Amino acid sequence: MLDINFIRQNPEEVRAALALRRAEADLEGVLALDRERRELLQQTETLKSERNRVSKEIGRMKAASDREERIAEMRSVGDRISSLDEQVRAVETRLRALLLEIPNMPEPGTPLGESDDDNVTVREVGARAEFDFTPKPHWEIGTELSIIDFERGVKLSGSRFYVLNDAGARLQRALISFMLAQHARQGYAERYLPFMVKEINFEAAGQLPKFVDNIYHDAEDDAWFVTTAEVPLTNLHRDEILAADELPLYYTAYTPCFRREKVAAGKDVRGIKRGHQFDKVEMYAFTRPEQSADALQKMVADVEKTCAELGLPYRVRQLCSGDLGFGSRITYDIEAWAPGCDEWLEVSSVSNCGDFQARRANARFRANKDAKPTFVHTLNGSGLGLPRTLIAVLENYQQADGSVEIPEALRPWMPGEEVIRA
RNA sequence: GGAGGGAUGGCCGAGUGGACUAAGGCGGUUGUCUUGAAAACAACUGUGGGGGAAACCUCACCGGGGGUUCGAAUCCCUCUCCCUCCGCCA
Repeated sequence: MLDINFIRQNPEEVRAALALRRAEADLEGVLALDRERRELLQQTETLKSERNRVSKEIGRMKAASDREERIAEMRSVGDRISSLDEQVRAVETRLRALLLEIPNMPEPGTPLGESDDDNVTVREVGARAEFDFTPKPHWEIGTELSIIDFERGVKLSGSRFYVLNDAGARLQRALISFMLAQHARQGYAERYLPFMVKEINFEAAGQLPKFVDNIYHDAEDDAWFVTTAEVPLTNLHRDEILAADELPLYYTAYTPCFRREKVAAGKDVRGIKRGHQFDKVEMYAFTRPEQSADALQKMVADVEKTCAELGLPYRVRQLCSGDLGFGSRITYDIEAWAPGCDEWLEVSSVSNCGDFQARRANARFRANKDAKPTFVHTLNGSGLGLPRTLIAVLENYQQADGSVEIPEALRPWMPGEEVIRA
């Protein structure tokens, strides 16, 4: 959420930012409601002040006739207050609803563009492996090695579900353990989180109201399945005031993620690239405003380290204005090369949300003992999304005989195994 | 799912309709005293909104929401969470 004071003082800047994102939002409505709200507040508060004053006098009065007269007066004042308060409430509800629909302001210097085609490659690292055979896509590798079972996944849960068998399941679990251990060394505190959270958490993280169609939930119990660990992590410090010296706070968490993924039928259906359920290790940071730029660089570097240790060729791309996520000011995608599918796979997306999520979540810190609370900055990044990392490993480490070598970095987590064979 | 008991400031805890401007204590900050510290004493002490150049004025907040009343921490309704017990359960 943007600061209403900022919008009021810089409407043109906000309008320009919306245009960059090609986003629609009712800025005029926001400004009008803001004006209306403040006018109503002044009226109702003047009346309340009077009522408070007179009510105290009434308590001290002895003459019954005076009392009755005053009480009658205040009764009518009370009626006007009720009516004004109702108007204030209605205006605030509408104002908040509009504010929740306004995306974050892109950071100055964000490359202009409309879609992911306009994202800018910052660097490409690691040589793409040379194969003296035609590398196979992971769905063939997985099926031939019997480590991915698509048919039974569909039988259990429908399209876009699969079962991992034996070394496939162990490989995924090894990746999770490897990443969590790696992030622990990098200074992230591990959290095991609820996978179902209340609706308010999604609003605070900026996923609602915009993505309501993509979230599985049980309205009866106000239980919403996490689409990413970013949602509960954002809310870890909701409605808290942190001390300056405990920032920056770095967290990591493994969670499954559940998404409706209402993409066009036929898109990304092959293999395990885009499912309704997938695993992810997430990285997250709460920082002071002046720390967030450095934290973003650290998190990107940490993700790159993970790719490098896994021996995956990757590239880092900065998202253009039109591709930037709703709550993000600046985002770097890390894409791993998948020789079988012959494409770059987005395995991580690292974003600095500034105070956008923090304002929604009311997560603040105090610069010093006497300072007023200030919103923190929040950053999030996938410490690698699992299915895609699994794809990259399978496709990069495949051998001519159809087997898959297990990356050195994962061997401590798969003791006794070096190669996956049929 | 059922019965009962709770939720008050950073923390503990009093408060059952009008001086609550929330007692008292702890903690914290500043000051006095002291070579310094401790102790003692004194003052101060939260969050958000509106107005204002500022000083300052004002409104709201006693778990959340709604209501009764001239006036609510206090009365009513409702929800959430915690505790005790019963039932059910992978």
